[in-house]
Amino acid sequence: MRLRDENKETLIREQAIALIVQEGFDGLSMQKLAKAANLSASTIYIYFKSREDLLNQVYLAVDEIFAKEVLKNFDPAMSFEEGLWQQWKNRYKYVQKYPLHYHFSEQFRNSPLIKHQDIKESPFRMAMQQFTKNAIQRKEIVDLPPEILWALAYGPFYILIKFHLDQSSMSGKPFSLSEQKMKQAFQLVVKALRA
Amino acid sequence: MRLRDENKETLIREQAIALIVQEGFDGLSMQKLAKAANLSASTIYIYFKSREDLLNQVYLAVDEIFAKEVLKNFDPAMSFEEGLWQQWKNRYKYVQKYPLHYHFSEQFRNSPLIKHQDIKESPFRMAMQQFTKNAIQRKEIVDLPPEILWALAYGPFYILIKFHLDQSSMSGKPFSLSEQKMKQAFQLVVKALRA
DNA sequence: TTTAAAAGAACGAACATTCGTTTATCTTTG
DNA sequence: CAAAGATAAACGAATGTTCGTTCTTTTAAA
Repeated sequence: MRLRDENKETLIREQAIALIVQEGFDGLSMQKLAKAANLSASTIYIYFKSREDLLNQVYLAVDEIFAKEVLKNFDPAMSFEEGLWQQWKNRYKYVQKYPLHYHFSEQFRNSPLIKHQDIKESPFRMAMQQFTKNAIQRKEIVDLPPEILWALAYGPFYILIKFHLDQSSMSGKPFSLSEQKMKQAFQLVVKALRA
Repeated sequence: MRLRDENKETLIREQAIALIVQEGFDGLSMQKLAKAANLSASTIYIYFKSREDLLNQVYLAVDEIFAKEVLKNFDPAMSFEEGLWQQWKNRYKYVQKYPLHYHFSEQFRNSPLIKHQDIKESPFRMAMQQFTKNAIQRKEIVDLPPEILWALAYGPFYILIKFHLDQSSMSGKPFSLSEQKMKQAFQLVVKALRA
């Protein structure tokens, strides 16, 4: 009996991400993917039962890595300012470390392929809920519906990330994010939310 | 000579949007589109010279409507608080009036199909630049790089829109946006940006 | 230690569809 | 009648998936 090569599954996933980021979902054909991963198209079907299954598994794997990276050096017991800053830094590092993953996620999340059902009780979500609950109880920040709090806490960050990755710019010069500029935006967010 | 039916061009565009929102870019085939618009596939090629051209024209048309809607009752000479609030309201109304357009835009913008080159000097962009410039000169708001200002001014709004459209939720109950909740978030943004 | 059966991995070829696009023909209208 | 709109039919290429077969490795009997 021949052993299943776990690396191969990862290889297929990563090549799929690369193809999708380069050419969009149209661009991901099983044959192109096979060529990119240096396999026969039929081999892919040993690891994934269909194209749709492949896409879902890719998204799941990407999301798992994200959740792990973003919880590094984070503790729900942290003060709001310290904890939120850690979140911003972790997310910034994640985007730098896995830019293809991020692009893929954004594409997938905005496509109809995503299934909105599973609001699973992930440790990640739990940690976040505890974190904001603590901050409100300690009266570090104003008491707000969680969605509004989240919008204020992360909205500006993700716009900056978009500017950064697109190299896009308001007004002439290309925009590049730095920890300093991030801090500047962060301080304003804290100012908005402070009780 | 037979006259070109302008409505047909619009019909094709709108059906394309509907198909893409439902099924993603994979789902938009010329034959499906023809069926949906009740024409022959070859007829589409009278109005658009290729699939790619069609997609670009759809995006352009969508963007034009957006720019028009979002400038309603807006004047760059307005005070920052009044003007930004008008922007939020306009964008909220736009999303409610053209939800398919919005979904399409989000998909297109996050896909590789978008061409990042044209940072054209649209009247829309000009108005926005003048608006923020005024606000800073009048010392209504803190002096910031335009990207950071933009991130603070619109980031929270778009997160709320996403929650709203996805019916998604932090914590149990589905989230639905209202002008009141929007105002609550808006006041916090103003607090952050006020000089 | 040698050998060969077992079993899953891997593959190339082929499947029926569907793809985007073109062409040749017909229809409508100025 | 002329010119442009509209179409059905057809094009080769590409799609996702399956099939029968071959390779590769493990296992255990000889």
